[in-house]
Amino acid sequence: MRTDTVYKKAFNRTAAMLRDGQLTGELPSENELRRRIGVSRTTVRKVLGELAQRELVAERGGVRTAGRAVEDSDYYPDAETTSRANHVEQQFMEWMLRGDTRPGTSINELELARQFGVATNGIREFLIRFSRFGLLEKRPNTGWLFKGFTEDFALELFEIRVMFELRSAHLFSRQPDTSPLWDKLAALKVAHIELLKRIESRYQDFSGLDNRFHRLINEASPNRFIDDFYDIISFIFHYHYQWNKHDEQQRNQAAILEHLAYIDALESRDPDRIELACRAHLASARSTLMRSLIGSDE
Amino acid sequence: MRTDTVYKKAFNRTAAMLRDGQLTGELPSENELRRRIGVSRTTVRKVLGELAQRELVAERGGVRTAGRAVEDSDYYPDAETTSRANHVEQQFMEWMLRGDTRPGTSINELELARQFGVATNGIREFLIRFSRFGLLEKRPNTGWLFKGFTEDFALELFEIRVMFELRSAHLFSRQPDTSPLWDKLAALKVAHIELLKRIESRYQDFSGLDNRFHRLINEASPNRFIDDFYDIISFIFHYHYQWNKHDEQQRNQAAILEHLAYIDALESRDPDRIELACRAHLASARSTLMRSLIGSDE
DNA sequence: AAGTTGTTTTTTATGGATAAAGTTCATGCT
DNA sequence: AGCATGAACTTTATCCATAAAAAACAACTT
Repeated sequence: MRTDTVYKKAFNRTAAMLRDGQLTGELPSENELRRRIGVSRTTVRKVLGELAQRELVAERGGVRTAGRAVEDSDYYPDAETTSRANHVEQQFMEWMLRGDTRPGTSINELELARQFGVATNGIREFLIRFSRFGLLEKRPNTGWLFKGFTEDFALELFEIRVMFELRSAHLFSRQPDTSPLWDKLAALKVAHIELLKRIESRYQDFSGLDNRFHRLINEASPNRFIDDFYDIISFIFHYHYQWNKHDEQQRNQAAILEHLAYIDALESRDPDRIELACRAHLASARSTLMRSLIGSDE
Repeated sequence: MRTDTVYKKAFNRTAAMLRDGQLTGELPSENELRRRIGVSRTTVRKVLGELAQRELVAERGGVRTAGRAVEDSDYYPDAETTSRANHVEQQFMEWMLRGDTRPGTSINELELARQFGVATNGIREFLIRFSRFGLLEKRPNTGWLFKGFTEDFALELFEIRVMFELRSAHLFSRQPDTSPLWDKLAALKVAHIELLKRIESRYQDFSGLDNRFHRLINEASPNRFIDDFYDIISFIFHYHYQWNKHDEQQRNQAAILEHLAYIDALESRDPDRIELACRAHLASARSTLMRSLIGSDE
């Protein structure tokens, strides 16, 4: 059966809005809520129905108002708000990055399905999607070959990344002065400086900033293949660092400084400076990844 | 039910071997056949069973020999030798490239499933696989957005292609003189010259040559992401030109000449010459594609 | 006419079943 | 021991069923 995670997540969001006082007095129309929550009206109605049932909203003569106060126990547990597909993704990444899965291992859909508690269909869909990341290969009628999260992988990944980033950075710097992206860049610079001040407590915010920064650079000259490639990078980094916290604060601090140098270089519009700063940053990102690869290899 | 296309294709191949006299006297062991046909022994046994049934091979005391002559009617029809997944691919590409599918159209799994006569699952798997080609986008719980085989697509595709090819060409040219790839390049050069001589009748052979040539250039400095990207190119071109035969001979002849210039440039190891020849060739490939895009757009 | 809510229809996400194909185990033969 | 064949077992490819979610339709209200 299809999971009702969409509904549960929508319910939780709506409950949170009630609690935070974002829904005061008469509730907005179903359509308005639909827009705010980003879900179909069908689901909104289901949410409203349940909220009324639990007296979290009161219905009188077709008018809905907030009801009793929302309690912690009203929320659905987080685990019930992620779709099966998401679960598979997380479990697979954990299996891959944490387990002692060696390069060359062959992957068995049925076994993973049993292990993750889902139907084989879901596993297969995930593997097909994941295969564009260059870590898997399908052998028809036979199964999947796990190629390994290896040093080679990291080298090849970064070779492309450098090419793409240099290209995008140069195109960025050649934008007209009137481009709104310059303002965005300035805003990001401020955000970096702010984060640097509070680095001790907030160093984990860096990852979001990193993403925004690199995507901004691509925005000046969009290319779907480059965007797709950056998806791979984000994905890999997201999971890899989720289980690799070693030296995180220090790493992030260094990266912020590199970003700032890179931003200054962009603002100077000097091609040589840009290339230098860009290469320096990526080289350091690469060696961080490589180090952790080797480290986790013992 | 799973199709038995693997068996039928194996049967046809074995029958062809019998007919061509590649299997003379006592037949090889099941394992040996397995190796030659590239299929499991289970399937080989099924093939042998059917061959015996039809008296195409004779079994006497555990020894198998060729039986009566193979006739045309013994083969399974071609249509029965492609898997469902392949069918879906072909039908989808036809639907996309031939039909009047406009950019921005949304794709409906169920409708395609009905139209192609397969289960929705097969459609979905295809779409997931295909989405890495940059022509589709999945919107969860909703469907797929067809972004269109547009001019933008071609431009973005070629921007990357140029970056990758220049990089690979330069690395190719910097290989040691002792690398076996130089010999392969020389062989390809000969093949080009040969083809040029018979261009009137054999111009359709160019596509295979083109593929071999560009893959050879990547071989000197393998990178899985570049290889994957080249898969996209091959795929797109394969289908696109399958339905776009306009001026084919002339186009191919021009491309052969460009390849020859490009090969000479590589052999000269002169970076500037290489860059020039490479760019010239890709520019012409791009404008061919663009022209046909606009042409098919009436 | 435009926006509401109620209802019906369609489509997606997910599990399950099964024949075909692949793999492993068992037995026998040089 | 090493290779053949036979048989049993496992996994993949494929279809089908169904609840959840989305979309379309309908009726009502201001």
